[in-house]
Order: sequence, then structure tokens, then C-alpha cells
Amino acid sequence: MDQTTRIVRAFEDAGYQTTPSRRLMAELVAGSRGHFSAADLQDRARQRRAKVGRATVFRALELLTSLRVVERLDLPNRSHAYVLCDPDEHHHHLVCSRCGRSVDVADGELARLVDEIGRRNGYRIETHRLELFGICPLCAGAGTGAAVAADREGPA
Amino acid sequence: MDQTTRIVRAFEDAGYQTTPSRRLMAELVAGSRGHFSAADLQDRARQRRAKVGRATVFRALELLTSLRVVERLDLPNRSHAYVLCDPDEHHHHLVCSRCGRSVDVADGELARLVDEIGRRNGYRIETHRLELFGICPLCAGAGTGAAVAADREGPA
DNA sequence: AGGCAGATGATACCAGGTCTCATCTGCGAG
DNA sequence: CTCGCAGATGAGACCTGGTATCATCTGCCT
Ligand SMILES: [Zn+2]
Ligand SMILES: [Zn+2]
Ligand SMILES: [Zn+2]
Ligand SMILES: [Zn+2]
Repeated sequence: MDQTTRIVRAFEDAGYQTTPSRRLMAELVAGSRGHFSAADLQDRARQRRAKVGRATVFRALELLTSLRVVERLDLPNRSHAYVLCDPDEHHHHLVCSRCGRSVDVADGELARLVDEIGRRNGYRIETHRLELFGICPLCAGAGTGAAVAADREGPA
Repeated sequence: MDQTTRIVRAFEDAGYQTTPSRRLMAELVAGSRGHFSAADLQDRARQRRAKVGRATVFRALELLTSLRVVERLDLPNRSHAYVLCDPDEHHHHLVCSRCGRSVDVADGELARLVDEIGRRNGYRIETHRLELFGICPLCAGAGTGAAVAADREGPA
């Protein structure tokens, strides 16, 4: 089962209808390298001569976020992006500041640390966000910066 | 030296002019409990019958952010806020989801953890963001939720 | 096959933030 | 002390990302 199917399945399992736009969103999200914005998706939809309303894109992203199929990142440059990720386990993201590729990072020791911080300050901690930004191995190697443009979409 | 003076001083030390609006911004920021938005500051300025342009508020916040006198938070509800903090040492924030009060949290073991994550994934990590959200001791005690409104501004 | 809950796209709207520009002023040189 | 100008300001246009509304359409269960 490929990534696209998995996403479509996520919609179904959560009781949402399977519609053409949702299938398209699934494909576009699955075919993304690195992170993407709502606008990116809509552009890519247009490139395929498919028309999707802006609202629909946002609605799909909202759903996928709630299903934890994608996660919303707050980039250091104060913009946002979404990134495909593993719905099954709490984790964080290590994101390449150049090409946007991201790897999931297990929470590991962090949970303990977070817990302790809460205890020390008398807060009952509800959620936490950890985001790591840096240069990925590929970009470090190639160095040209061209990777950004090159990897907007490609085979999974 | 009180908080307001410290902020004005930060402007001066960085070579920026000391103007009425900046002094006002310093007072408003210093007089904030918990986090605040640009709009909050402008409202509070208006309440004092002082007129400050919206752009000026943003410009001041931008400066203060670059001077690390305030830090920009990305709240879980996908809105933003600024919070006064210690410019002298890298740290993170533990923020009350009810009243917005925040405490600085030393980086501690996190630096090591971040480092290791970078190494394991072959990324050269440049920056990281950790934000913790929960209920502060005061709100846990009072429980009413009234704290939100009650603490918008007050003596430092 | 039929009906309707749910989904869609267009469009208006909103918040938060940035840009431009004409005007004003803090402050260091003299 | 006063003068001049770099730097700061406010007004308002503009932009981006996201939400709300609403009339229309369609997936899907019966
Ligand atoms: Zn990269
Ligand atoms: Zn975690
Ligand atoms: Zn609180
Ligand atoms: Zn840190």
C-alpha cells in the first residue's frame, strides 16, 4: 500500500467521504518532498489542470492535521508549512532549512525532560512543541541551494 | 533599575534613538503579565490616550525580538504572541494556556539532546524551538478561568 | 434509483504583518 | 544653543494565510 492510499484510507477510517478533491490532496501530499504550504498544493493542483477551491485545500489540511497525517510547522522565518508524518507515534521534526525535507524524531528522553520541567515549575504540562532546523546531509553535500527548487515534488 | 528602564536601555545600547513611542512600548511590554500581541499593545496604548501607529508597534516588537528582550511564541491555537524574557541566556518558555503567564526554562540537558539528534541524522542543526504549554499553579488553584482577563496588565 | 448529509468552490471577509511615503524629531556636530 | 539630517513616525495601501457563508453538487446508504 503506497502513501497515497494510506492517506485516503485515513480519511475513510475517520468516517469522511472519499471525494475527488480529497484523493487529489492525498496524492499531492504524498508526492511532496519536504514541507509544503496550502498555496503549494493548490499550485500543484492547477499544474495538473485540476481545480480545487482554496477553502477545500485548507479544509483537507485541517482534517489531515487532526488525523495527524500531516503536522503544521512554524518555521523560523515566521511562516508556516505542513509536513507529512507518522500518525502512530508522538514525535518531533528535524527540518532542513534549505530544502525543507524533514525527518521524524522520536520523543525519547524529551518526555522525561518535559515532565521534570513541569514538576519543577508547578505547571501541569499539556502539550509541547519541539522543532529542529538545520542543514540535511544532501544539502550539506551539494551545497548549491538548488535543492530547494529541485525537490518540490518527486517520486515518493 | 526597573524593567521599563532596562528595555529603554536595551534600545539605547543597540544604538537606536530613544523616542516617546519606544518609551511607551517599553512601559507596555514591561507592564505585561503573560504574553501579549501587537494588537494588545496598541489597545493599551490607546487606553492611555497615546496614539501609536500599528507599524510602529510592529517595528518595536521586531527590534525587541532581535535584541532578544521579547520572544515570539507560536501558540497551539495557531496564533502568535510575544513574551518578555531574559536576553542574556538561551532558554525556552513554559506558558500557561489559561492566563498566558510564562516562565523561562533553562535549556539544560536539551542542548545535549538536540546535538545528539543532529548527529544521529546527519543534520547540522542551526536552531531549535521548544515550547511548553500547560496550566500554571495560580490557574490550577483558582480554576475559574477569570485569571485570563484579570491579569492583562498590572504592576511588574 | 433516490434522497440527503456532507462536501465543494466562489467569494467575502478577517487578522496579523509589511511597505511606502510624506512628515516630524532626537541628538550630535558645531 | 541651534541646526541639520539620519532616523523614526503614522497613515494607509497592500499582502498572505486562513475562516465564514452560502448556494450548488455528489458520494453513498438504503
Ligand atoms: Zn536539505
Ligand atoms: Zn514530544
Ligand atoms: Zn495561568
Ligand atoms: Zn534550547
